[in-house]
Amino acid sequence: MEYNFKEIEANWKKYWNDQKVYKVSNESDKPKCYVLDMFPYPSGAGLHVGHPLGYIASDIYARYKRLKGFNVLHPMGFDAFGLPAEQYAIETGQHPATTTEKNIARYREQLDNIGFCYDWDRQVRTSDAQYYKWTQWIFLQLFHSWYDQKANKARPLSELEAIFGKEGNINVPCPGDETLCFDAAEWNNFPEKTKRDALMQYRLAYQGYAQVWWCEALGTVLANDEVVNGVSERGGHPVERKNMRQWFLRITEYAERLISSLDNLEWSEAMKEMQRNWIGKSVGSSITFELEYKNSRNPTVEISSVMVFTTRPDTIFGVDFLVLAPEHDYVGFITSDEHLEAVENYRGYVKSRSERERMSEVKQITGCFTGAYGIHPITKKKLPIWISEYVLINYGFGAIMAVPSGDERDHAFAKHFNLPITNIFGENYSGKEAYSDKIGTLENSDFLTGLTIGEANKAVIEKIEELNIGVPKVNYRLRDAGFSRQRYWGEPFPIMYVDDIPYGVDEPIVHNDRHLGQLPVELPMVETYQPGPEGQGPLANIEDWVNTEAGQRETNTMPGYAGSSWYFLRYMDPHNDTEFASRKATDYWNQVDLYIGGTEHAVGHLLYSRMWTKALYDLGHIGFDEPFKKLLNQGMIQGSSRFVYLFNFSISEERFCSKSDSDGPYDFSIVESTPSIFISHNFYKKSKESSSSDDLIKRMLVEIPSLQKFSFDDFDGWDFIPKHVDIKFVDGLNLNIDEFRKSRRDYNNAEFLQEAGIYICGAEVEKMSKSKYNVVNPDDIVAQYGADTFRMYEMFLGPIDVSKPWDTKGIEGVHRFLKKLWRLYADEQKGWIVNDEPATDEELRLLHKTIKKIGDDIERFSFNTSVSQFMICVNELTSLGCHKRAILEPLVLTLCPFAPHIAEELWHKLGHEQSVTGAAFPEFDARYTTENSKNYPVAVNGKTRLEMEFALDAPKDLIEKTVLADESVLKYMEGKPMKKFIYVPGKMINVVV
RNA sequence: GCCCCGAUGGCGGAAUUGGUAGACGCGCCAGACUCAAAAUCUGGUAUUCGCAAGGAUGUGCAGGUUCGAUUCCUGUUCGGGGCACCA
Repeated sequence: MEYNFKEIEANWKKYWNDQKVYKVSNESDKPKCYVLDMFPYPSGAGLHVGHPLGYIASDIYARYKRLKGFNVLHPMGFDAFGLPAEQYAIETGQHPATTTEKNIARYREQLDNIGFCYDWDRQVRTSDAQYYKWTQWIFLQLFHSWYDQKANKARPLSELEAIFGKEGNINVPCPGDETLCFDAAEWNNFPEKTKRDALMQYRLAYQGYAQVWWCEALGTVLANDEVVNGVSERGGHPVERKNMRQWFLRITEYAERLISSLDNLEWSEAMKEMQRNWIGKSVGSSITFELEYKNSRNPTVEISSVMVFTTRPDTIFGVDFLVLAPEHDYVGFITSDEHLEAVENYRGYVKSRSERERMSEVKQITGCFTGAYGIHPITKKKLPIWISEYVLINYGFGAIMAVPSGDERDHAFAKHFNLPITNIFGENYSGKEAYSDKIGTLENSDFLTGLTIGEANKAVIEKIEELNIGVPKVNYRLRDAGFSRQRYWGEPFPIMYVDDIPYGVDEPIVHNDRHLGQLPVELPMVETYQPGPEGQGPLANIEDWVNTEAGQRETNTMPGYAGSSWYFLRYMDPHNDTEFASRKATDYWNQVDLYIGGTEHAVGHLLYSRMWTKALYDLGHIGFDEPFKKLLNQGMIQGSSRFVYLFNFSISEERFCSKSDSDGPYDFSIVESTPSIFISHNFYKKSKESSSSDDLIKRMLVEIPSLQKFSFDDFDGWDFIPKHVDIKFVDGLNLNIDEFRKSRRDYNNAEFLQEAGIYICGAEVEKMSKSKYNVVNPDDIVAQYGADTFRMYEMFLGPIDVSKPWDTKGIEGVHRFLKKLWRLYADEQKGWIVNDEPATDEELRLLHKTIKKIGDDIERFSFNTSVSQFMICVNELTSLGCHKRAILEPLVLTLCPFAPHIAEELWHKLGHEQSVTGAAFPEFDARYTTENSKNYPVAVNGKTRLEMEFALDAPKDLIEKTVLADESVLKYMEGKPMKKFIYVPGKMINVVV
């Protein structure tokens, strides 16, 4: 009776499937546990062994929790909308729905192969109309909402309209346009269009304008990373900035909540830190500077002051000039006549520069004086106003007060343009570089002189408020999220334009006797995926779809993160066609207890789904405002690449041409027909190490038959080129020369300089990718060793959250372990050998220690050490010759989360009718996990010298007496008197002399 | 430049609270079985001195705290990740 994993795994997979063992109910008395994987985008390449790492970890956790008596939701689905499918469609003409379907089928097959306990009945796909119906619905909730800063939550827009009707927007500052101001009477008299425009400035999903990269030659809009060095990545065509109407999510309204509620999440510090950095909170204050300017333009417009944001209000007396962003609205008004031309030129220059250029040329200092002045609010000093690209229009107010003695960039700017520098830091400021540390006292600073920077900050903020020239202000780096894509393969917006006003299709508007529509707004079929006119998406080409009786449809589609921002909610109630999920279901399953995925989603997906969750919570649709309570990041599994070293040479011109040579000149065809020659890794290493080994290599190369036509003296030069070799031709480091020769025509006759009859390849750890020929497909591993071995080996590689290289060789060890485990239950000749003899104390100790450790390890996600413990346990049971049911039955249950197939097989062989997946995880008995004596390490002066056995409850003085009486201890004490006797119960003993 | 994380044998890694560093596995070496190979099994395997017993050194590097440091502190080097004119 051998361990036939193929048969075992096929049988139980079918059984689990037929019996619907993994079906999860929303009705249960058990406590719930929600274990989620980041769902994959089904790419054409399929899964490699790196992908399932997190899935295996979550599967183990889910299975363990189920055995521990929880009702566990552990679903899987597909993030099925996205650019690669569309790109593929453009290239091949196949509809993305078709290729996506195909890819999903392949993913499903690969996932099933590994034996996950997903409830596939709950599968979601973001591209299903029944799914994106609710993505659209949530979008409309955001569209119909605004953020009440006083209540600190989202509220329905209808409530805002009621406020406007009563008191205008006096008490509700407009997040989209701070200058927007109207009273109740004005509001009530506004025409529909004006009202809708005003409301748009408040909506959580709103329309605005944004610059996109427009490529005339490709006729399309490009993403930032598709533009390289100012030209399109594909084709190298010129690109330009184009202002387009786009949808946005007002995520900035949630900045404070997104940053503060991070504290309560069990995420890695690194991940939280990334989100904090992204949100970029900085605390400071706004300060207003009166303006003094003169010019002959715009006599009707009166601008009297400009507002700046600073995190260092304490440096107010060090201000030497003001700088506005070149795009700042005021620039056109305040610039004096004589500086107008220079300013316009400078603004033109800035406009021409791409963001990439501005970023890569940070050190270059540019700017232009406007001829206008700001008045220092306290000293009343006149401060010149400059414009410069180092001030960003999107941050703060797009204007700063420059303190060259305290800020590096201001300092560099002042030096470059020869502006005076006021020193407010005394000796701390060297004159050479700015003093930006926040320790020390201020000087030359009026009423702040002598105060520390901390004290000054408080004092100056009070003063600023008293003088009414500024208020404390918090700024965030976070910007509103662009939510439009000019693409086909995404969710259509549930938006209809009537007289160019966008309405949600759920609004009770009737136009031409027709309602605007209903959800879902289905993605129409298209013939071609080419972009529409004017940078619009492909949908703009379908005229009958866009132009309806009721109005014009929006032709943008939603970005990839739309569907993934809420999918964890849909799993809770996936077939509901009246709600995105019932309140009962979301209340029951609540937050995701464990979420596993890669770090690459740190700021995209994870930030957006947090915002959506908070919005849905605010609007009363769900009962929690954070989606993922605990987050675990899986590390990457890197590929282990193999290299061969190709001999490369060139023949000198003379040899080709010389006719006088006795052998005659080389015929070019001889060179051409010379087969590829590869040298083994150690020769390559030697050739790299020193040129003195060249002779040695030469001597060996001349042995190669096809090189005997040449003389080394004829070579202009020669070297070796490392080339990736497909790992399927390599066993460990040994190249399978026959297979390698067959792989490519020009290698058919290749010759090899081998070491002791073997060609050794070079090795390097790199990212796993097709182009590096180092991809390992889980299907191959499962076919060779079985899913259980594969699952345990992935876990055995190391901690789940760190990156580590894949090494197919190592899997043998885990496979051997499972075979060894099997032999505890069944013998090749004798068959089933489990007996009912009572277990010994030693065996019970081992079992209970194992049960305890496995449980503890799973709870702290240390799966690699669990696998070690199983190995230790099986090794010891084997040497004890233990085949006892009392030990082996609980062991099966313990193993079940890791290796479910073999566990199920053994469980049934042990006589059970029901699936092991529904059994109970064994409880460990503390009687067997606590020892009553300990083999203490005994150290002299901290150096461990020997071991002595004592009972755990032995009194200290007895131990001291025994230790000091020991001959070898005395020897190590070298006759010196004892200074101190250290005894840590259960740990160690140390004698200090 | 700033922020975060890491560094332990030939390799992946273990040491959970400051208490016997190197568990477990791979690889390698030797042996058993075999005509042979594979598979399997047994033993060895941090470095170094030594025939051995035994000794010395050792967790990137330099210090510190402590009876005792892979673990805590300071500095530093290297590697990985994130952000980057953010006022």
